[in-house]
Order: sequence, then C-alpha cells, then structure tokens
Amino acid sequence: MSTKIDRISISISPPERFSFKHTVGSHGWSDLPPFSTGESLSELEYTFLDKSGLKAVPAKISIVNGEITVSISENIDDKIFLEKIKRDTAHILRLDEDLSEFYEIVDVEGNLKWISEKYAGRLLRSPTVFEDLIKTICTTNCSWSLTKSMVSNLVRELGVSSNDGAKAFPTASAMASQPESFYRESIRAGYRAPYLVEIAEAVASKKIDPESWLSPDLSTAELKNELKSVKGIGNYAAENMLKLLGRYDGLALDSWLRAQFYKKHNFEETCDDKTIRDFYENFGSWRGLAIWCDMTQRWFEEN
DNA sequence: GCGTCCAGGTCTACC
DNA sequence: GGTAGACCTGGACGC
Repeated sequence: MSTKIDRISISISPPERFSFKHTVGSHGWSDLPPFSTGESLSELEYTFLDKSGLKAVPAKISIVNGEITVSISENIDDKIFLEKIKRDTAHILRLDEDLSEFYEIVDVEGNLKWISEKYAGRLLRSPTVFEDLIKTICTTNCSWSLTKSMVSNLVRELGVSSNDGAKAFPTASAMASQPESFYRESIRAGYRAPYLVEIAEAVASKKIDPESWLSPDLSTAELKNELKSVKGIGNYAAENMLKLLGRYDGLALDSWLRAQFYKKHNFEETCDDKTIRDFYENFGSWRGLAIWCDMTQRWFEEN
C-alpha cells in the first residue's frame, strides 16, 4: 500500500453560511465519476481537466482548518490550470450562490427550518453544464444503478487519463467521435444512444453552447424551452437541469420524488402532481429547492 | 433458470 | 393538447 504525498494545496475561503457535508451529499452526483466520496462526506474527489482537454489531474477536496482545500498529489507548473481548478471547485460547490432569500423563507416554514440551520441547499454540480447535461440524460427512465453504470462506462471509455490512471469526464469532441453503436454496445445506453451522439456533436460543433445557459440573461421559461429542444430532455430532465443552473421554479418531479412525497406528506397514498405543486407554492421561485431538501432530509439524519 | 415488472422519462404518431 | 405505445437496461421478485 502506497501513501501519496500532496504536492499542491489550493485554499478557498467558504461563504459565511456553508456546509461541505450538505453540499457534497446534496444529491447523487457525488456518486457519479469522475466524482467519488467516502462514507462520511468529509472528502470529495474529482478528476479535473485542463482547458485544452488533454491533461487530467485527480484532486481531493475537503475542509482543513475551516478552509476549503484542494489537494493535488502531483506538481503542476501550469498556473492557468491551477486557477481553473480553483474556479471549477467554486462552481462545483456553488460558493457564489446567495441562498439568503431561500433561508429567510424556510425560517418561517417551521418544518424546513433545519435547512437554514444546517446551511443546506447548495446542490453539487459538475464543472461544466455539458457534463451535467449528459449525466441528466443518463438518469432518465432507469434505476440509479444503471445511471452509475452508464456514466462509469463513459468516463472509463472516453475520459482522458491522469498520470496515475484516474479518468476525467469526456469532452464533447471525444464523445462526438464515437458512433451510436458505441453508446449502445460499450456504454449500454440503449435508446439514449442517439441522444448522446446528437448532443455531443451539437456541442463539439458549437451548434449549442450549454455553458451559455449559466447566463442570467435568459428567462427561466426561455431556458426551459431551449433545454427541451435538446432531444432526450423532457420535462423532468429540463427542470433538473434548471436546478443545476441555479433556477428552482420547477419541481423536477420524477418517480422517486413523487414516491418520497407520498410517503412523507400524503400517508403513503398517491396523489396528482398539482397537489404536490400546491404544497410547495409558498416557496415561490425556490419551490424546486424546497421540495428537494424536504425529500432528502433523512439522508443527513442517517449520517 | 426463466419471465415479468419497473425504475430518478422521452419521443412520436395519432386522435 | 392529450394520450398510447415503443424504447434499452439490469436488478428484484415470484414461480
């Protein structure tokens, strides 16, 4: 067994109200490569890619003496890459997101006061919108284990390797270079295969620019329409993407979320979606974040 | 071992 | 605009 020595350490000051554990464990993304985490949620691993898409470097992100610390076990001379790792980490953990209005609202909604007390509500995301888009496609109409399998296959087959063999998330160009049959046979993506090819080709050829969706210029309705114009992105996937883009108007209801709501608020009886929407109406444009935190509260109680 | 169901849905054709 | 049916995979479950 070898012990790795951290050669580079990057420090980032967290915002005033920030919980590393609640951000890392906010949803399943931390379980999808190139993310990984330990049981305690005190450490997050990610393999970063430089701007050229040719160099990959694995890093461990944790809290050390109150500072967010990115530890890298190899020497990197490229200051631009180090700056990118710092920016990507801030993006992943949503350090720039202001949740104060959301916290004010949950403070007066008794049952959800824990959210502001625990500093929860920051949803972990990937460094790029492209990566989140591909992963979201892989969550549709399948079990979580199949989502993990598809994303793991993608990273293993098409990701750039670091010096010690860790793999980064594949670039749009790498994905666009593969035929539909590859996604069916090697990735086991089934009917999603043509969607993955179409998105990768559109991004690689700059026909669409997912990173531009982070801009606040588009209204949420316009953004949702643009998302739904992407093949494979329906209502659930569009609303899930909107959450990852920091817009929480939609509930992103899927079978799992509905089942959790029935269990927690409807005596395990099914109900229509309108009943669920009405339940979170008071949270206004934060309703999507409110339902997600409400339905995942027990994840943190069990930890 | 085999068949069926279903899971963190979407698309298309048809009415 | 609303709805039925097809679409992939793989784990769980009943037999």
